[in-house]
Amino acid sequence: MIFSDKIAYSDKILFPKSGITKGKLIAYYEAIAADMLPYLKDRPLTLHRFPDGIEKKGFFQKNASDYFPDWIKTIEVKKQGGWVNHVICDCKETLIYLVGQGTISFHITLSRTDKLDYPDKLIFDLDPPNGSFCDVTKSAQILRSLLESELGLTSFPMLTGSSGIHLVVPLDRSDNFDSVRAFAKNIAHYTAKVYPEKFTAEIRKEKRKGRLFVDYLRNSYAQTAICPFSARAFENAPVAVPIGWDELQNGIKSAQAFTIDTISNRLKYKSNPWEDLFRNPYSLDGAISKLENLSEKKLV
DNA sequence: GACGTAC
DNA sequence: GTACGTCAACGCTTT
DNA sequence: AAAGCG
Ligand SMILES: [Mn+2]
Ligand SMILES: [Mn+2]
Repeated sequence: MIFSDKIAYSDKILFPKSGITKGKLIAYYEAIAADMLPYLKDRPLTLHRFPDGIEKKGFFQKNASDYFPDWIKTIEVKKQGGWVNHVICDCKETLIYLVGQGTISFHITLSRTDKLDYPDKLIFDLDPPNGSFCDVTKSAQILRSLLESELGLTSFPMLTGSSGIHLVVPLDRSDNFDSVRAFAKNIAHYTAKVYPEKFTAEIRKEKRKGRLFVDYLRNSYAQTAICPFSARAFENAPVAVPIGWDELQNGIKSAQAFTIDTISNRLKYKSNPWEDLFRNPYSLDGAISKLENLSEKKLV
């Protein structure tokens, strides 16, 4: 079934240097929809639109436009001093319609619509200072090991398609955003304390001094992270890809290792590395006290 | 990208 | 009819 | 209160 029959400007080039048109992007999302929709379907959506291509200024969009067709599902989400009417993308038709709007990237909340104050994911967003992906992989392994061995938390990595990596820890939705963020913040500062030349938790760029920023702030109400399999607004249209730890240690050399052209081949021979993501979701109770003990030991 | 308004 | 301007996020931290 | 940041 083709849903792209009413799309305006399918031949418009959105990625000038790689020559990718809106039609090509639609073909990608048509093909990836079945893999992507499970991550999109029950979360408020934020669009990153580039109707005039990636070389022109794009914009984020949270509110559904007035003119969006009425078959597109939306949800009212409370914000400071008001409400935001987010799209819920729960089917291929909606996904393709939004690409038709010039959407290149899809960003999702860390909580689901039925319990918005309680995230089902904790995300460590590792933002490298200047490319150097090798540093990111090593740092990701260090953080993984801290979470796994010291705190008993299994994490799942994703190439963001931009420059960094996300480490995702599944949660059982017993901790609210403020608790989860406080925990993530403590870990970020702990890594910066133990590896002062490698990690930083500094929000201000000028204070990072070439170190990897452990961004714990994604873990906040109504804040977002790139959706698995979303394309990104960079030449060649790289995509966000869940990966296995073995792959990260071995072959992968870039956060943009896969594009809308190469991802399909990978999916053919690689089973889902995130198969067990929600098999064992955590409450953070145990990990919080373990981290307190760990931090005390380090302080003495 | 869609829409309203000016010419 | 065409051209052009306008609009399309938000929460947390730091200063 | 405003700027920086993602
Ligand atoms: Mn990032
Ligand atoms: Mn335009």
